[in-house]
Amino acid sequence: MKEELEKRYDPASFEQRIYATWEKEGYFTPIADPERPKFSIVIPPPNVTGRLHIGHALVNTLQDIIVRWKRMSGFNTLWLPGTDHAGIATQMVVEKHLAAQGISRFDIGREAFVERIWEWKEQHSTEIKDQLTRLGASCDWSRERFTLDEGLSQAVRYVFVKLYEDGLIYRDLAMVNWCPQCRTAISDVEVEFEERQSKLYHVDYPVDGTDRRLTVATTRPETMLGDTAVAVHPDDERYADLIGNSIRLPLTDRSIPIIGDAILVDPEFGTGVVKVTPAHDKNDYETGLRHQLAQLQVIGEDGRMLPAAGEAFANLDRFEARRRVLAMLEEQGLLLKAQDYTHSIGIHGKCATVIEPMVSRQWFVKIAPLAGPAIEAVRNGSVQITPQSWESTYFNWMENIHDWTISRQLWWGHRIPAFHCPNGHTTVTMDDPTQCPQCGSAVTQETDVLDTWFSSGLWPFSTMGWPDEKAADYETFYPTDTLITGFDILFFWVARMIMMGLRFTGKAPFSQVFLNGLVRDEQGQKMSKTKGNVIDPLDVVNEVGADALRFTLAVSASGRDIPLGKSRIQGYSAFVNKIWNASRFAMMHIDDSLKDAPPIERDRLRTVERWILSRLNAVTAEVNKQLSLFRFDEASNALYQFFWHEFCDWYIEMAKPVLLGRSGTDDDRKLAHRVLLEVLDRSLRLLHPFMPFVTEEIWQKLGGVEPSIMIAPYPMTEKDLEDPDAERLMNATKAIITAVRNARAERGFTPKDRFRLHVRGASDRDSNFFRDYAYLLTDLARLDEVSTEGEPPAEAHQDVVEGFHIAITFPEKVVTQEQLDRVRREIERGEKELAALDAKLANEQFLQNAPPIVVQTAQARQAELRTRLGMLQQNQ
RNA sequence: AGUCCCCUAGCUCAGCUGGUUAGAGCGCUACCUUGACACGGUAGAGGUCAGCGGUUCGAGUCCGCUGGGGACUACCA
Repeated sequence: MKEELEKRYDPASFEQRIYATWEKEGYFTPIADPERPKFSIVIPPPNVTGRLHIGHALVNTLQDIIVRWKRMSGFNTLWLPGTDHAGIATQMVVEKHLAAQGISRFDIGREAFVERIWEWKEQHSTEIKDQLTRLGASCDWSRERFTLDEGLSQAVRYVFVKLYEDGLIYRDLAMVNWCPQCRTAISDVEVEFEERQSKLYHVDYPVDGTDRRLTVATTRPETMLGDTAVAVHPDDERYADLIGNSIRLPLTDRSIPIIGDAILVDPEFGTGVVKVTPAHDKNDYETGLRHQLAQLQVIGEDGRMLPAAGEAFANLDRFEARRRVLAMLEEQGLLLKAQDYTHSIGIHGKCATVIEPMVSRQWFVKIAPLAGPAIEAVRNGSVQITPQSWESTYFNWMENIHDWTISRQLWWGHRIPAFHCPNGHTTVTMDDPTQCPQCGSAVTQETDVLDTWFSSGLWPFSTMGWPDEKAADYETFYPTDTLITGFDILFFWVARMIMMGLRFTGKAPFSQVFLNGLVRDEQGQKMSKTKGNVIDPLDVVNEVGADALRFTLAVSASGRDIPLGKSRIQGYSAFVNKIWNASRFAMMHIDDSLKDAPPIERDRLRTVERWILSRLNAVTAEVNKQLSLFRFDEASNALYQFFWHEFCDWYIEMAKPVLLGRSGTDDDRKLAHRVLLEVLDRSLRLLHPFMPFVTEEIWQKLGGVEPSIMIAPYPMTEKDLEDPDAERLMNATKAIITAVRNARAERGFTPKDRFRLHVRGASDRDSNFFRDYAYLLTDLARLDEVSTEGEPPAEAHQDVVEGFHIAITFPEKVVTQEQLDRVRREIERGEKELAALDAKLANEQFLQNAPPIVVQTAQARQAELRTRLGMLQQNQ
């Protein structure tokens, strides 16, 4: 039956208890029901590197909102959780951890090191689950996956073998992005570009057999030790005659050719002479191929100079070598100048080390055959990206995509299933070969592992039992419906999933993608530890509860970046508090539980009740619509406005006289109780996806048929509840009350002072409304009498609002200068508006072209304004 | 360099396919401890919608240009 709520809203007292109940009851697990349509979504697997940050809180809150909404809306709903092994990132974290104990991974060896990472992983995936739990994420934990799980690893191997057999995976010697810190190759998307202040050095190279010199311009003088040519533009008059000659490379004993190359050289830039280092620069590498130049590697995998760089430089760090080279050039008078130069350089996003382009034997995915269908899928709408503006970014990238470097020289990850024999044969099969199938000799497995994103690219189907196409989850839940993730992994992850999904399952892995923005601080700054403006989601949950955090994130999420500050969170935690208190009030008057409540008899309802139900119906429509558009901000804001400013501020206040027995009959009271219960019930259900805990805590006390609000049906619109006439009358009521309060405050009266009000509507019916519902006005506008008959007293303050003439009789005419000024300003504003309206309505073009409703509105406004201005002047 | 986004109240933002008196939250001012809530209530101040030009009967909304800010991609000897 009826239960009381605690006086104080204290989220900590119930949130964790409620989550445990949900999980225990199995509400997160989809119920196999062929009658229900399915809805599925996979979590963007967080890295097992550490704690979740506010961005995770955002993306998972948004997913949970959609998931809870769909589940309540009758879908057989799966939200599949899990974590990503995050190759480099995790390996780095654990290495750092070990380094603190003075251990390097090489000390303990690959096997022991990987074992350490597994320990780390166990610990952190538990922590991640705990954090998601605190947020209220309704993930089906019975299906939790990890990218290195047995099943997922099988999928990875299957895909690798298949792509290899299809000729889409190949191994080759090529220019790659090398990170000397992590000592591994990385893919193009992992390289971030940073603008840096640098120098453009002009260095003289003496031409052999003459006393001429060519001046090259370079930002990386240390790579000159690996130069194997100097290039000029073939049409450049200054140097064309030198093509074919050779040059003495300073600091070395080598002579290198002068070549003409129109692709590499822009005669306008620098000196028009380019040094060519095919082993350490992407463009030089290609130039080298065009001219069959030697590739002389002078920088090693650790970023130190190799013996080939010469005795003076061997073993120096590349930046140290740069200083040494410059000093020696200076000594020899070959360094002409060093001009300031700002350019962007490639940085490894994970460790901030400057990338060293290097020629290396690596594994690649031939991407064009995969990209084509993925472009088409977005173009033809089988995958929709929201906000839509990201589509052009997607196309732009996909159309210019390069082959994907997938091998990593790491220990943590899926080891590449390729086996080599001493005779140079490579075997790639589903099962490990015991000997080389071609020559019978012993084989050893490739030591490299795969790029983390190779396995995450399969996530929507590898988590569901694929490649077994008969796996129950795969059959039921694949393809998934919605993907919610940050825009920062559009290329890393989203694009790869689309490519892999289409290639291997023949279907796009999801039909809708919502890309959320970055969470920033309230000044719009990126959150970072160094700036100290980081908000830890768990701190917020501990302080104000998960519901307030979730609602704040939702109401801020329009698809753009989100400025999140303490004050904003505080503001919305006030809303949760408001819900709590309004519910407490309602529950003091509700006498039936939801289960026992009789159906509402529509035709016995008073206008006020019909009005609030009509508004509730409108907000129900709005929330459902906005959620389907991923407008979390609009959906949550509509609920906020309705619950606080319509339900609490107006409906509850209007119901009080009846509820408290000051007005109306017992029947009226019973109906008000019933409607209060109805509105509260539906509001809580509408709010549940946004604030699951507080709505559950309150709803439990309302005694519903279902054991939990999270499996109760989500409200849908009902045509019967629409009532435009009730809305019109209540709008007028609200406007009249506001007008009276306004006049009261203007004249400096306090709420204790009471006046007489005369109201007259445009029709008898309207006037009679206030004869029947005078108590609404007397209570809320604090009046002692409301009359609807006869004429208003001449000395009364008169106004016209929403088509009703009102006249307030104040006990005495206290008029301040301030008030006079205000009225004068109001009249001036009105006159201006009226003049504009008059002009508009006198315009034949307007009358002809504007839709009739616009003209009518303008005419009505004109009429009301005229009357009103007259009254305001008379009030003076 | 290319693509995209943004510039609306002191701050952070909403304003959908052009049409009422341009809205919200926070902040600010005044009043109110009214039997759910001071994390409350009531009233109020505050905007030449970045600037210029165009289309239109009508532009915060569409188009162009300028200025300012941001994101991404590519290149940069």
